[in-house]
Amino acid sequence: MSVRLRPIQALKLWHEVGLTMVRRHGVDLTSRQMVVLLTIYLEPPPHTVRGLAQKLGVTKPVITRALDAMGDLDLVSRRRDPADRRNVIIQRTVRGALFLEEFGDLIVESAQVLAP
Amino acid sequence: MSVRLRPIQALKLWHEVGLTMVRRHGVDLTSRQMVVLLTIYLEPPPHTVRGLAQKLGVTKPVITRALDAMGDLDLVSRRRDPADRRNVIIQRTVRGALFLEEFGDLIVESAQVLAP
DNA sequence: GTCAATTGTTTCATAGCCGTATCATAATGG
DNA sequence: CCATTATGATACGGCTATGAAACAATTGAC
Repeated sequence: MSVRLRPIQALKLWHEVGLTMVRRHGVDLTSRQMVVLLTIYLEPPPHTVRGLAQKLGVTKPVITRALDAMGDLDLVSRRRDPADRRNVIIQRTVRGALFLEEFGDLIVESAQVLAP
Repeated sequence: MSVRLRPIQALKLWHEVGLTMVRRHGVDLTSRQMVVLLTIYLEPPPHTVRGLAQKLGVTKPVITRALDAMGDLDLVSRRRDPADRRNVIIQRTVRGALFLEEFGDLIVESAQVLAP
């Protein structure tokens, strides 16, 4: 099942969701941070700094700092890889899963309200 | 016609669109800037600094600076209102319209690729 | 054991955004 | 007129993000 969506509806959807997030004054992530978070939760593990940097086409410090910021918010966590201690394994958290669950619901609700 | 969309698809859609925008290394707007831009293009004019600030629930300087940034990118323009010269009327630009048109198309394309 | 390669982090200098408070300009009302 | 109100812009101090470069820790090859 593909999702039917026309450009104008798509823009209205982005508008509505963005408006809700801005007004909510809660967690405010950069677009890059958001992509990192979604990658961690939507794609199969393991996730490393290097892998995420390559996938997004950004430098490693960008990933490190995004993980710092989201770690402070308890949206992700980090562990050294026991097998190769140079690697850092990025893991999901309960709070991160909850945040994205609510975010997905917000999008769905916004989509349902879209004018015909 | 309402848009059918389930939470997991919604998150995948956000992921895909965000990934494309980050990789593109082009125009990189804040979430607030994006909401301002979409408001200007989707809602009926006239748009003022004060009106946008109220709608988004942010302070006026946030709007002024967002308009500065987007004005530098030629995504919006400003004119004094001849009737009441305290007001500033925010206007659309060709480049802004083109940018959002492409963005809408990107969302639609991403939606079509979503796995069932 | 030693040296090179790999990984993630930190440092550095720069740039941008934020909210509060203040400012300059313009309209309005007595 | 002159005081008051309204609008948008600016100054300020603080915080955060950025890329490039240097860094420490670890692994692997010889």
